[in-house]
Order: sequence, then structure tokens, then C-alpha cells
Amino acid sequence: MTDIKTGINPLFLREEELRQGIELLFYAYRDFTAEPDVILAQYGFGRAHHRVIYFVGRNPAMTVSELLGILRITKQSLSRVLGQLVEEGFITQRPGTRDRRQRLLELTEKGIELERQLTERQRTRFARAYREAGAEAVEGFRKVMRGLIDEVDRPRFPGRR
Amino acid sequence: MTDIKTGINPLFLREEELRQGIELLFYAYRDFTAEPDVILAQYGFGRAHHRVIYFVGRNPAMTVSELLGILRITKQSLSRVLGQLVEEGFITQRPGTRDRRQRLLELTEKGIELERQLTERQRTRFARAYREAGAEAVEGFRKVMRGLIDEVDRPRFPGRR
DNA sequence: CATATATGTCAACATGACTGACATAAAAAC
DNA sequence: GTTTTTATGTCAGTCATGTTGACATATATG
Repeated sequence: MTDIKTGINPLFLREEELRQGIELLFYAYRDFTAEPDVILAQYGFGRAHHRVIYFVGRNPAMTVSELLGILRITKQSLSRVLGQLVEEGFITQRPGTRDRRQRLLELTEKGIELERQLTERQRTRFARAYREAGAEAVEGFRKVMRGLIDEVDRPRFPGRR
Repeated sequence: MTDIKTGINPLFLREEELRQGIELLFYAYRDFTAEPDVILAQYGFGRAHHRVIYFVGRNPAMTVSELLGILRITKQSLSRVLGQLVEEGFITQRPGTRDRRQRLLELTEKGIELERQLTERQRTRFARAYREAGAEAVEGFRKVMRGLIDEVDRPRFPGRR
């Protein structure tokens, strides 16, 4: 075996390092999503609703196709949550002007308020983590995260210029 | 409005920065989990099975309670997937020696093989991202991710000594 | 005019979470 | 040594969120 004397096996270290990454992602996502769930439950909503509200709030006047492309779910799955959100007045749909087949999505005042309330927790979590880690670490975080994402979606996160 | 002349509003930048973090986490997790799903489907398993296999592989002889504490799901939910994995010979249970109420969990050969196959994709994804980002960025990534995790679970990821 | 596209809808199903109630065996406390 | 707590399992029912497949409508495009 390699490095019996030093007790360090570089391959083992690498394996350890990679598994740590996997676990960091698991735990971070678990805790990151747990907080808004409490609020969502009060509205009778789930995580899927949060995702829709989030991305519609982030990309006003986005089309259903665009949203489907981000969420990577089927239109039938989206239809249920989106339908509820429209029905209950959190999101409005209006036909596109250039292409009248499109249903452009937008948050209502009520939707904006819920989005703010939901995302606030997550923003606070990031703000704390960023502050404690420092600017340089944040840059490293971005770099690695960007590299984890499928190539098609990396342009959504332009690197440092 | 602040900084009309420079066109820079620091509060807006901060908001942008935090939202980018939120989105990085969403996309990374989405793509990170998508790959093993293909293999799991061939076995008639889902993501929940992968999580159980992963953590049992990582912590041999772990108890059911420990596993529940990591996954943060109910024992009823765990019971189904764990039961299947035991039934189909991927995991074995044996009573603890110190405390004979415990059922210590362990991967079988078959389980180890499946774990390897499943996690390999994710390890490769991390390996590439780490390599492209560089050692310093990886350190920043770790720092931020650790800060995102609930305080109780941070000791699982000791900082740099 | 024919075809492709954007969207929606109906139906059936699978997975993985939940709550609540109850059961058993072993450890720990008194 | 009896009582209580703990670790685990199980039965039953429900819900949220994903899937596939088929079909419908309106509009854009060739």
C-alpha cells in the first residue's frame, strides 16, 4: 500500500474529499429547503409552489416553456401547481404580444408578498454563510457550484469579468 | 436613489448576490440528483434508496436512529425503503452487541457494488468541478456550504486545522 | 393550406413524504 | 424486581409531486 509510513494515501484523501462534497450538498439542500416548508404549509402549498413562485418572481413575464426548462418537470406536473397559484391569485397569466399562444406569467401583489416571505429565510441563511465565510470564499463557492451545474445552464451564472 | 451617478446600488448588488446563491444551489442539486436516477430506475428504486445506501455505506454498522437523524424523515418513511433494500439483499441488519435493541445496518457485497455505481457519477461531477475551480475555490466552497448547514450538523465537517 | 409550436387537460400511476395508533424487546431507572 | 423509557417495527390512511400517454385548441410559420 502507498504511504504506509506517512499514513497518508492520496487516493483515499481524494475519495474523502469528494464524498465530503457530496454530503455538504445533501445537508445544505436539506436545511435550505426545510425552512420555507413551514410557511408553505400554512397556505396549503408545497416546495413545488415555492419553486414556481420564486422563478416567476425572478423572471417576470416568463413563458410556461421557459419555466418548464428551468424546473425540468413535465407540463402536467407544473400545470397542477401553477393552476392552483393562478386560481388563488398569486400569479397572473396574459397572452404574449409577439406570440399570442404564450401565457406570460407574473406575480400579483399577493404573490410578491408570499415570495418575499418565503425567500427571506433562504436569503438570510445565505447572507450569514457568506458573511462568515468572507468574500474570497464566496468566489470559490460560486466557481465550484457553477462547475457542478450542467453545461447548458452555466451561462445563467456569468463568471467574474 | 443611491448611486444614481455610478449606476451601482450596493443593496441591489447584495440582493442579486444572495439570489444567485439560491439559484446555484437549486440548479446544482437538480443536476446532481438527476444522474443516479437513471440507474436507480433500472433497479426499481428511487432517490430515497440511494440516500439510504449512501449513508449506510458511509457509516457501516450505523443504527436506524442515526440514519433517521441524518435523513430527517419519519421511521415509517424510512421503513419502506430500508425494508426493500434488506429484502432484496442490499443491506443486512444485525443486533447491536452493547445494545441488543439496535439493528446495525451494513451494506452487502451487492449493496457496495450498487453504491459504487450510483455514487460514481456524483463523484465524477465533483471531481471535475473541483479540478476546474482549483484548490482555493474548493476551500471557499467548503466554508460557505458548511455555513449553510444547520449548526447541529456542522461538526460533521470539521474546518481546516 | 399544411404543419409545427405553445399551452392545456384528462386519466392513471409511482414515489416518498406525512400522521396516528399500536406492538415488542431490551435497557435503564427506581 | 417492577416500572418506565428507548429502539425499532408495523398497519392504515393521506397528501404532494413526480411520471406516461392521449388528445384538444389556438396561433405561428413554411
